[in-house]
Amino acid sequence: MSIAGIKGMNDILPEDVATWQFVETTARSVFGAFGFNEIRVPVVEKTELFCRSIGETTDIVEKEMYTFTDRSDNSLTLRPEGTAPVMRSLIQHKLINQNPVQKLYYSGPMFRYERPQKGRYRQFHQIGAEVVGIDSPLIDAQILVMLDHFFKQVGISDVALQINSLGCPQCRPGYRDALIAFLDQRLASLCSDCQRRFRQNPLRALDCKVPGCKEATEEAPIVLDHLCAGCDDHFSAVRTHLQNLEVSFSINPRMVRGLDYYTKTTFEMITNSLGSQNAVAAGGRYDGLIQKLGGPDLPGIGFAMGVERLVLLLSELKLTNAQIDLFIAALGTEAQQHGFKLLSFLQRSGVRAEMDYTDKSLKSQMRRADKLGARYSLIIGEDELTKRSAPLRNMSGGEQIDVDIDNFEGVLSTVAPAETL
RNA sequence: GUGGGUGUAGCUCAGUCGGUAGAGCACUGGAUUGUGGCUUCAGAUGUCGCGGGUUCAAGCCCCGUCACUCACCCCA
Repeated sequence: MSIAGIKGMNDILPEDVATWQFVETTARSVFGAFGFNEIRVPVVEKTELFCRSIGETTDIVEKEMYTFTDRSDNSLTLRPEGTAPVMRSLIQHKLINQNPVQKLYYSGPMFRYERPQKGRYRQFHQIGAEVVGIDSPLIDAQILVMLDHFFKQVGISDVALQINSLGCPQCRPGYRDALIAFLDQRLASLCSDCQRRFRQNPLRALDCKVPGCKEATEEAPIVLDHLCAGCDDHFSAVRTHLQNLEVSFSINPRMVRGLDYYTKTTFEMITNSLGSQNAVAAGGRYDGLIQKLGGPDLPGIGFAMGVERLVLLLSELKLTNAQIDLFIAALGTEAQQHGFKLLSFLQRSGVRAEMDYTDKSLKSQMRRADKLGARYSLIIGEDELTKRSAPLRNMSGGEQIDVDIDNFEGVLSTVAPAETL
């Protein structure tokens, strides 16, 4: 019995890697242009970090974390998200003292013990960005402009930006009470899930998919009507900036975020071509989080994108791995040895070169050259060895020229793509 | 954690009433002493997920189990 991988933890095979790299390099260049620097943090943290940041009563902390004790009896957890570790690092290294504005991005695997389904895995990858130290709505808008731009750069148009405001510690409790009072009146018409969580997380009822709940909450009070003056001004400034920059968005007052630390602006990039896991990027402001984690009282805002979901949206793109420059078809041991010398020289010179390491027929070697997408092929047999000259074939047109098989530099200069010279 | 669907060749899948395993693609070789793509001919390929049961006989029926997958829940 061979050993299989772990449920929900997928291999990313060579044929898919080009798409992943495309997403990653696009994110790097876009985030870089917006002034973000990469930070790399461990995938394991003390369990406490996530309990304090994400919230004790969230599903993530209650039942989805990969938590274990190490040999020293510390409780450790495989990170289920990236913001908390980045904030921990920022506090620990007092980065804010070096620069009062921190713009950071990260990329890497996250872990949640959930039942896998389309777009949802136990090990999944996020690329996220965070800004710490600025409470201006300009930054909220900048994050959204960057997100919008990233999707355009990567070529995904089947997404819609939704925004909302969750208020702050001044105005949210009042809204929460109003909502609970409202739901309490119609408890009977809510689904069992909503009944169960209605005291702990009443907001959930607002985006419940059960028709009965949708109906019952149609007239429910809306956060946006309960915002304090500060939050209201902030939210309208964000909207104005987005309009000025021609970023299209819609307001979804029923949008709920899964992590406790969000305040004020929250947002999601939604698609309808991914099945039920429709959020491809999401985030929001988290003004109290850093202080809660033992740092200074600094505002923050950020988001994370699900890389698997991005790749799924790009799957029809069918990017391929780089094609090779030259395939050397050698016939016979002696030719193979000479070919191998030339091959190694070219590879060391940075040219993508390949050959057949077994002694197959020329036909099959040419087939392989074609399959690898070689730009050129060089055919070395017995005649060529005695003449010290071999046909170099242009695989797209089919025309051939004879080249000196001892003049490695000469082969290199005709075969190398322009950019490597 | 709950529910549905699917497990047969490397891949996508067919397999009738239970009668000893098939196609396309891919692969290998030939047609072209030594030239890829297009065409054509030939060839190789199986723990029918696994374990048990019924039967003269099981890919097919029954029981169990595992894996994958979609959905609920939740979320990126």
